[in-house]
Amino acid sequence: MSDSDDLSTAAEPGYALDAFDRRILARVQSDCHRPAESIAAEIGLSASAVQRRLRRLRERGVIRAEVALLDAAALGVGLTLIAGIGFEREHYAALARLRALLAPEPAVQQAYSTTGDDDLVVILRVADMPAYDRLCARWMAQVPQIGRITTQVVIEPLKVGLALPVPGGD
Amino acid sequence: MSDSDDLSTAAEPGYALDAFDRRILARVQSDCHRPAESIAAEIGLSASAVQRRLRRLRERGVIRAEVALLDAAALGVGLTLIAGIGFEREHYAALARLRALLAPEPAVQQAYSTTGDDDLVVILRVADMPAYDRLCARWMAQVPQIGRITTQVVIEPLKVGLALPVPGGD
DNA sequence: TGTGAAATTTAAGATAG
DNA sequence: CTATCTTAAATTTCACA
Repeated sequence: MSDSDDLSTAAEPGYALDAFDRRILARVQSDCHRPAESIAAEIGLSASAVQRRLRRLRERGVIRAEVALLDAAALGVGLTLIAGIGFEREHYAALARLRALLAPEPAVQQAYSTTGDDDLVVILRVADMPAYDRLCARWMAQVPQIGRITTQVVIEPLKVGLALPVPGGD
Repeated sequence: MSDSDDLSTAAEPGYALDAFDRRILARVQSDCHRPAESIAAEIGLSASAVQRRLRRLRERGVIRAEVALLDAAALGVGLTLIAGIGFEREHYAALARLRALLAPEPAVQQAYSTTGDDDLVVILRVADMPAYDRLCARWMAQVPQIGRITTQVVIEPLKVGLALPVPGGD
């Protein structure tokens, strides 16, 4: 129940978004509590049309979830870290094991499997460095084939969000 | 209006969250449309008490925003990239200029100022590589002091979310 | 904090352009 | 597909004890 955001729910293709959909999406992705009528007035549609579209967008999975964004400092997880993880070629199979380990971890905000220097890039939020140390120690213990973990400490999060660019959303 | 998530709104300290607050937060951060009564029943509180707490949490900035998470593929921004940006020591002042440039960029999902190999780590979503090329070209043109941009292409987003770990939230 | 009433919002259906 | 209107249900807001 803790983590809603694996990407298992992908929107079905085949249905294109029209300009109205995009304008609705641009609005709910910055505030999903706005009444349909308020959106309707802004984009020139009736409230029921907006509700109909919202329902369909949710059903199709275009809207994946509606969530509250919390203040990290208030929750005592003020430390953000970016970890680049690399595997040696001969242990590449162990990557799958680590992936399975990372996703359920509450401290893990995001995890990306990448090309380039790292095999995995992980963004995490913890209370302090000792907490991060404990995490790394656990991972290394459970997946000893990890080649290296390169950690960057975040000085300041300049922008933190998941709002996607919506082409005709203005 | 496009980007709600710079961190300008920090929750005021001085008010501690109690166990009820944390249990409420843990729930709304995975679904902010849940009726207060449903949450209330789960944590053993009345619906209006939950509403009152939600309002206070919003006012204090503990709840920073309530937003819809959209499907990247449906919006045609299926390509995720992680860019590490570095400056030479003598051009370090130009970093502030680039920071100001990055935040308003719709393609920029997150930007972190970091210690370590990179001065800046940026996660972005674009339609395709040419789109990314254009972005980089613009940045390099507007801030020529950029030393290097090391790009990692995301093969697969394993976990994408902003749900923070909530200590007593179960 | 809880209870209960009022106001708002959502949801669903029916009709028509 | 849309707008409008109607009805019902669900939810939030606000008074008060």
